[in-house]
Amino acid sequence: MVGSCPPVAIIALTRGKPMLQFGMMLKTLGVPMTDQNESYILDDQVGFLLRLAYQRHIALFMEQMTGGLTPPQFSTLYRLREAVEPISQNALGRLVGMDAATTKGVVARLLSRDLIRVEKDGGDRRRYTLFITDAGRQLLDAVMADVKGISEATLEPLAPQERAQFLALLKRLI
Amino acid sequence: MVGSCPPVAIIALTRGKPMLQFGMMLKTLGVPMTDQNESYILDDQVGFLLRLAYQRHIALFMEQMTGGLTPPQFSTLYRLREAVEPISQNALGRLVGMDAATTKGVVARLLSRDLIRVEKDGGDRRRYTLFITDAGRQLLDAVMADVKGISEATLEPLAPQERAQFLALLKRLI
DNA sequence: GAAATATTGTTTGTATGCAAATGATTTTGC
DNA sequence: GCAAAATCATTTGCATACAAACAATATTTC
Repeated sequence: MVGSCPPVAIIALTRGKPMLQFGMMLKTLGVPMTDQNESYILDDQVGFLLRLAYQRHIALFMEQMTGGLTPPQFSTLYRLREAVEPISQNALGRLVGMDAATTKGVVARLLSRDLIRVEKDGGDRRRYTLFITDAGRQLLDAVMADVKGISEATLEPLAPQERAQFLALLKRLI
Repeated sequence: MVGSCPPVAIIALTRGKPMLQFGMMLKTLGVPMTDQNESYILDDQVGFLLRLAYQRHIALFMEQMTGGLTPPQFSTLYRLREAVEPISQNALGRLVGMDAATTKGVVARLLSRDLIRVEKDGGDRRRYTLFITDAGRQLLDAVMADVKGISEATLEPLAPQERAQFLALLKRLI
């Protein structure tokens, strides 16, 4: 099942803004007012919408991903295969937009499934260099169709031209 | 400090796609190929971008929010004040796009700060009806300027017209 | 070359977020 | 009216995610 809390239909449900009438009244009466309760509609705020959109994407991802990978796990594995030169754990995490603490957990789970492996760096004794395994490559190959479908499904409500437009704008917000 | 992992500058860093050349070679040679490794650029995928954009928003939120509220906590408190009729914990959570388990924690933290209070529902003995307290209303009033600035800051890279465009598209992805 | 600084990886604590299971209660279907 | 289904709230387990602190090692600065 997708989820127990469909945000879409419910969001527009309780849009009543009881404070607004009060605000108008104050304004009409010439009473000093902060004006801060007006013109703030939660359903129109970027952060609120980004959270819901990302949640929907994750739901689609977990539905359609057959390889048992989460979005960060897939991104990490994919980035590791892309890497031309040996890469450390922290550096890989940064390429995926994760901090060191988060990366630690993601890498541990990929390691436990033997999708990646570690080697001690000879030059820098702090570093563990990461490598993707054959099993990791095979899993990636196997799920590429899934992840393409997931991107498709996430953008499905938009027309092709709108998708490109949306992605272009979204990139600039990062 | 904003965060220890600036995704922006780093993302475009390791774009090398070693597999592509191999794919091209196979194609040229007429070897059957799955074509699944081609044309997938992680930095162009909605889910990847949504995650990073939401992370950036959260960083801005925690920087500029003076009231010690997280995004879900603010949304929950704001929605509770909006509510015209008495509302149960689960119902409030759904209005904010949170499942019951998540809502439990958020509500607990708002309760511990006395920003909301509970009453046992007389009619339905399973329900706890939630109410915002005076302290909760005061805090909301106090942070409205913050959250408006946060929305502004999140959309700052876009021109005014682009912001409206982006929000319209984003809404359709929920 | 020694001191200051930075980086790598780890750990702990806190906060979402979902799945799945549970018990209590209410509503629905017949 | 009664069994089945749904709902409310809770709990447990797992997976991001960030802040802050830490030890070990490298690099920079002078």
